[in-house]
Amino acid sequence: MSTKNKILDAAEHLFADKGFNGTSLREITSLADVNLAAVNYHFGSKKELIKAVMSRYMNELSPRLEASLTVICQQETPPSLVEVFSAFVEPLLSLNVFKENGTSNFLQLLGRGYTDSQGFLRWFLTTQYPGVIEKFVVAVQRAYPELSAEDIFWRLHLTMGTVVFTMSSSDALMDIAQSDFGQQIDISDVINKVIPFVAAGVGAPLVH
Amino acid sequence: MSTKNKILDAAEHLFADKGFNGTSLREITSLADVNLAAVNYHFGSKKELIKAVMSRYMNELSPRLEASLTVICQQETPPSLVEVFSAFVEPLLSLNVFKENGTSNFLQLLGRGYTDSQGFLRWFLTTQYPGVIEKFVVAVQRAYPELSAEDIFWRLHLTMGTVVFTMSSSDALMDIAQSDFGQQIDISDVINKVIPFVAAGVGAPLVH
DNA sequence: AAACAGTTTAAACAAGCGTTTGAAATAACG
DNA sequence: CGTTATTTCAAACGCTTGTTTAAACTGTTT
Repeated sequence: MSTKNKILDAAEHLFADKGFNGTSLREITSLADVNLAAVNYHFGSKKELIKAVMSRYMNELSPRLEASLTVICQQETPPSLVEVFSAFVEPLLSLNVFKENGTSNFLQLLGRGYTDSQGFLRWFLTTQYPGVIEKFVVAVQRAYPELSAEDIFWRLHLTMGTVVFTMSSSDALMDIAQSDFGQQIDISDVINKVIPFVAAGVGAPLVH
Repeated sequence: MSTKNKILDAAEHLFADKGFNGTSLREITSLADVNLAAVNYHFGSKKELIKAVMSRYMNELSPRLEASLTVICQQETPPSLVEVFSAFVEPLLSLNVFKENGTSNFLQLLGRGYTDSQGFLRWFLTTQYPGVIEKFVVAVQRAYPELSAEDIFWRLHLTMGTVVFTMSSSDALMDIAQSDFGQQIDISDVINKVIPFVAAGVGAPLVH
């Protein structure tokens, strides 16, 4: 395997586990078994490495996500909110084929990116992959037309918060669930617990 | 004002803004206008300072929260989930009297604690303030008896995620809402947007 | 074989971190 | 007043961080 990919794999694993700020280049290059200077040689800087790790997943995910949401939007009858959110499941789980633990890693990275370096990921997603967000908003609008643009804005951010936060601590949660309730949980179980929650949250009655 | 309190105030502000790992003691003591060594003299270490910042709020909040939840639990008729979550509002907003921007700062700190140093805040809350969590679980159980212990576990963590994540980026969200929708939003508005969302999420129908 | 671009390497760099030190300044008390 | 404690201060400590350097090595091209 190429040095570049060894670095990407090691960085992905460590970033997901300990956050961007919490992971040093020395840890990454040590795990990847390459020289310390390799990161700056191949990627230029740590920040560029972070972007590269995220891009590798987003380039895989975003066309699948757009396609899945397009199907939802083109249905004759408006979708339910559960259907809208369920449109994410198959593309997300496909990351497990693309790479071992891909789904879990990507979602954890998403959470790290949101909280670690303030605003960076929001910028990254909205500027680099606007199509996904656009299509998602349209789908939600079809499912719940009474929601104003402002309400959608807030509830989508609440959804983002729920998903991203849960996923960034999903390993710990799965461990607790395992020891307290003796149930073997995997990432797709977690997804299936999140969907009814956020669907109900977005679909909550409006108060005036 | 005492050196100790100057440090606590500065640390609180910076921690909320940039996280625990992202804030250096030099930034704190510089903003507080005290000597660098003062932190280690008065608190022993950075970790102890973090605990002190959190404790100052928790000691103010937790008795009010327990009292408010006790009222909810002792009602004749079981509460609705919205009522349960609304029990948090008054105690949380009371932090604004106790300290300027207290509510917002505390909730942001909560978010930081959850994501910054993995598991630390969970330990902090469950060991130092178990009463609040216990009473909260009982209240939810009364409101939605069909929920199993496992379901409650998951949905409370989803709730925690929603709240904590939203609050840790609430400043950015309020800015966007302001510029995109021209509405002046404050922290209590945010709270009132979160409550219906999480109440509906926790109350989502069970799938088998 | 010689020259070349691409890559890897060990070593050093400057800057920042949390923490410690020992002396100076201040406060408290007999 | 003089003598303890307590608190402040500048300076340094040892360590880690991201990044850079220049030499060594690799494989390909002339």
